[in-house]
Amino acid sequence: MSQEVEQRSLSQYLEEHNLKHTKQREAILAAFLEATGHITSEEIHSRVRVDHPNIGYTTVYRTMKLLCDAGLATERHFDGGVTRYEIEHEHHDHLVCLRCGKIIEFECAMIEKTQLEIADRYRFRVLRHRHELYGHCDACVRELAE
Amino acid sequence: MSQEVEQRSLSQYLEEHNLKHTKQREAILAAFLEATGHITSEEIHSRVRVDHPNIGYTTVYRTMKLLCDAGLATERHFDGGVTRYEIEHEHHDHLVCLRCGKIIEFECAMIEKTQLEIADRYRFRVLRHRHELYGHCDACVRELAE
DNA sequence: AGTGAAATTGAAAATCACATTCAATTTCAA
DNA sequence: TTGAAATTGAATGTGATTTTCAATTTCACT
Ligand SMILES: [Mn+2]
Ligand SMILES: [Mn+2]
Ligand SMILES: [Zn+2]
Ligand SMILES: [Zn+2]
Repeated sequence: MSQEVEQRSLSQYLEEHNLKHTKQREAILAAFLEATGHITSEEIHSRVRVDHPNIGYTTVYRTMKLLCDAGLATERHFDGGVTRYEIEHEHHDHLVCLRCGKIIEFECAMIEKTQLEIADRYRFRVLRHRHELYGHCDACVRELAE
Repeated sequence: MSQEVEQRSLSQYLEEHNLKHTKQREAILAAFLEATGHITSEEIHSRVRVDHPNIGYTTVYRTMKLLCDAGLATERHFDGGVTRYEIEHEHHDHLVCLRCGKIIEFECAMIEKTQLEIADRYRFRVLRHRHELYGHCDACVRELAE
């Protein structure tokens, strides 16, 4: 596998913060990295349970928070009330399919710039933002057309 | 007061849907309209309680949902896990102050258009969207500078 | 006005995702 | 090897909202 960089990154974070290196943390990081983007705690839990049947939800929640602190994961809150995690990478926003759950990432310098100009008008200092488009993805649009 | 239009609008909705006109619904609509924008269920509840001490949370929740269905109110979900309601009006997005809670509305045809072009590239059909900028408002920026 | 079926209300209990508690277990520096 | 400190996971708590259900209210029709 190619998770060596991330595993080392976790180890480093643990050492620097006087935290301990455990089987659980290693397993949860592995399960998280194996999945591709935007996964829930529940999904991580069921994946990690395959090889480690005793790991509880609590540990998954705690570890994902730790991975976020360590800069390996990012929390996302799309409509629906469930936290999702993605591998931390460059800023971007999302298209979310309301039918199949597919999530597409996009980035647009024009929009990023324009929104800051708008904020400036109100002398508002933007710290973060969320821009999400909800609807139907290509595949779902076709299926809905029968 | 100038809530006649809305009261009549509610009455019409109730009649058309075989629902009943009650003191509670009238009082909750009044309390909601008296407040200016982006109010929580709890705030509505405490306001309506001044004149109607027996109205429960449950009825506020149910009635606000009804007002949304009737096209008089809109539900908003900003970061923080509490639903807020605003008087239904033209589409717009928000600047949310993380310090004092102030909420500023904005609209930008350029962004609206650009985001649809992005969706088009993915053949994604946008049904709705949310675009929220979180940070510090003018007043808070000044206070934070001591 | 009176009736009664259907809608509404509100207190209490349930839900749902996540956080906290705490006793038992594990890690790791010395 | 040892033990202090960190971690774990089951159980329990939390906070916003929803559901349940018996009692009350509305309103169309006498
Ligand atoms: Mn993403
Ligand atoms: Mn608004
Ligand atoms: Zn889809
Ligand atoms: Zn502010």
